[in-house]
Amino acid sequence: MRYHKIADETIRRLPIYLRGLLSLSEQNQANISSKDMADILGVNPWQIRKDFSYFGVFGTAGVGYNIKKLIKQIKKILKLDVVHKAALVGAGNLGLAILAYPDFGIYGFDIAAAFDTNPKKIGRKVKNITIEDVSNLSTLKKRKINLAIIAVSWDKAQQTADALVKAGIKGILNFSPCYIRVPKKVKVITIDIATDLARLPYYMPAS
Amino acid sequence: MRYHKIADETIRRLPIYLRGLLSLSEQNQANISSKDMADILGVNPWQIRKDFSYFGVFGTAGVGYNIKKLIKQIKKILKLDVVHKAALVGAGNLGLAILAYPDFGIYGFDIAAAFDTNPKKIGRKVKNITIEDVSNLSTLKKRKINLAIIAVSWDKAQQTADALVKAGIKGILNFSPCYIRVPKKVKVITIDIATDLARLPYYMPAS
DNA sequence: TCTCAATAGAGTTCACATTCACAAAGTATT
DNA sequence: AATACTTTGTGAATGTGAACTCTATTGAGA
Repeated sequence: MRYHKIADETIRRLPIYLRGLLSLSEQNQANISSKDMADILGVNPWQIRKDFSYFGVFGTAGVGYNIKKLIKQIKKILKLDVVHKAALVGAGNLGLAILAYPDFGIYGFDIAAAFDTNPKKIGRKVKNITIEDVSNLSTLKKRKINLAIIAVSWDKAQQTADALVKAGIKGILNFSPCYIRVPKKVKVITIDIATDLARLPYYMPAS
Repeated sequence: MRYHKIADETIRRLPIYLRGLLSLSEQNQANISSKDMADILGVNPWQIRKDFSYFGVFGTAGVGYNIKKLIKQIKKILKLDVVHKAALVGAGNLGLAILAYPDFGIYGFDIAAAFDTNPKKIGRKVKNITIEDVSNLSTLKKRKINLAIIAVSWDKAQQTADALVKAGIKGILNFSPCYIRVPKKVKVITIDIATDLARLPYYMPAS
């Protein structure tokens, strides 16, 4: 019996809506209709309305939705109304690219620490972050960091995750191409770039 | 009335299965049961069997599935039984990380060209690939490249896609955080790292 | 004030996906 | 050969999400 639970697929779409809304807000637009928003984001208007109806946002017929109000509402649901500090583990090619990625900020994320095992990298400073030895992971709890990004090679992913869980991390974004075992209370989202690419040929017309 | 079409969700899982199977194959294992495979990949055994049943792979009761046969079958369905040449557009942080990413090869992808607009980067050689000016995109058709990875900033993503479509590209893996308009015959898969991270706090227990 | 166009929100139906349960088919053991 | 065990394949039940329709509400303009 679920009471106020929002569908997972809706939750998956909310950050996309949020990104579009933030962009419109910067352009000082006040309202938007589900139809216009659908055009911008490439989805269906009724999908948007249905998603919003889950959490009782009321738009105005004939006008649309108030953008500022909507942003506030979505942020609250996604728990993005507070700043989340995140730790990056693995400062290789991918790790450094993530560190330089500009878009985490708009959702209220702050990558506050970075770790690696390579002595040559430890101590280096990238974007105001000093790369630390992974043995320092245990300090995360004290530093109020409860979110981590794993960008290490697949053979070290599980042990990294174990260390993170021990350090009190509650959510992991995993870029390693493997399944990671964690306690139920910890949420893992895995992004496997290669598997997404591997789906493409199936959908491509025969050349 | 669909005859042999495989469910999209199944297609999404096939590359994951394939990765696990390739790994097992390297260890010279001959057979595997759906249960053991489920343990490794973190999914349900009946899900695996159901997925396989769609394309009529027959395992052996009491033994499991023949790994080599299964690999061949999955590769064929995903059209990964031939090498696909891919082009990378955008040699920034993310682009270079993708270029260095080792796992595309196992699925039979070959990143055969890289492009950028920055004169300082053009001509540089990375991993045997010489970075070219984007004006060269039009040569892709001649070079038999029909697959591209977009890793440019969001404000140049649409124009990049337009150029790629004009150059005969049939499939695009898009890392830019925006919706891209393309003709129906072209397939786009978008990976938006930040939106995935943005889902995490919702699922994390209150600290 | 009345009418009309635009648009939200709720309800319905349909399509797809997951889960489950079990018979059938194979292997191993005694 | 008989029995116990393992594992597949699949039909049915259940759950979930998408697509579409319809009605009510609002704003604007005659």
